[in-house]
Amino acid sequence: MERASSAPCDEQLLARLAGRGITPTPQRLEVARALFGRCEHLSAEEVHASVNADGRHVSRATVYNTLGLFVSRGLVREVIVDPARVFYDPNTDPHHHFFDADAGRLIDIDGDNVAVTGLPPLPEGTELDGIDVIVRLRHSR
Amino acid sequence: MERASSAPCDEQLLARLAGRGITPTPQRLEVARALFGRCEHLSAEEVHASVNADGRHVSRATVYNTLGLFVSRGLVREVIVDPARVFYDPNTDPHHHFFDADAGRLIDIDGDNVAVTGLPPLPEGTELDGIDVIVRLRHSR
DNA sequence: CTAACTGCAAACGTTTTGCAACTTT
DNA sequence: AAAGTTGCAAAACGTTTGCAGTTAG
Repeated sequence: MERASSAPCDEQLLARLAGRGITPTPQRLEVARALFGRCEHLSAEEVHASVNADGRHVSRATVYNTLGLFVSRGLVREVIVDPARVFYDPNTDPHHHFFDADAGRLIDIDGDNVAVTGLPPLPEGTELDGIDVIVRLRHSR
Repeated sequence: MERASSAPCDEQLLARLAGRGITPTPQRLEVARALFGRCEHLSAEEVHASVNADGRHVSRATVYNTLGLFVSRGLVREVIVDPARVFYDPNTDPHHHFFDADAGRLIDIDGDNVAVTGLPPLPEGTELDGIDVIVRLRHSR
């Protein structure tokens, strides 16, 4: 089953890596496929499992290295909502998240309409790295 | 606003625990002292270290159990900004945080003036548990 | 040749768990 | 005795690291 949006072809992924100056390797393509090939937020362990599910194999260390590389190059975004796992979000547009802790589920909130107002000035010697808004949910009875 | 804020006496702590239906034990008082006796965000390990610094001893398991108990009773708040550690915040008023990842430092932002607007409706079957705004900082230049 | 990349396994730090001992009633 | 609490040590979990081997330029 191939749909351009949910399963980008390798050329698109290659272009994406190239655009960030990332040397493409088979392993990195696998990781990129796992992240961009579905519309989900994946934890590092889930990426590792996903990459190794279809008969191929990429080591844990390489998955973690690759995810770190992708984050440092702005290809994906790290979302920290649960101490037990970091999620990697292929959506790098400004946006926020619903987090359903009961289900361990993270849902994007489009950033266009969301505004945070009334923030105080930043502490001395620091600059803004980003604003995460996490709307924590619980299941209603 | 009464001022014994930086070193509340045991009676205040006892009242605080009682108010949440928490049976006071010497260990729980120690943990409460560590959290409310200073104006800092502490990680579980820091609480453990703090409690064990002044000659007394509370086991790791008890510290973790106690922190979990305090969170579940709303006595302190869990702030998750770093996968490597959960911070415990004695300030349970609505507020947000600056997070300086380089320094591992968390700073409260008073919630009174901060507003988040433009959020979409919550997903079916869920209700709001809270909104965390995390302003991530990096050191300039 | 050199630099970059990968994989394995061991190490790491935080948190959780199993279980026996101790308190409190 | 029953319920609740504690401490120790071990385990579990996600993540990082050391290093040898491989690949690419």
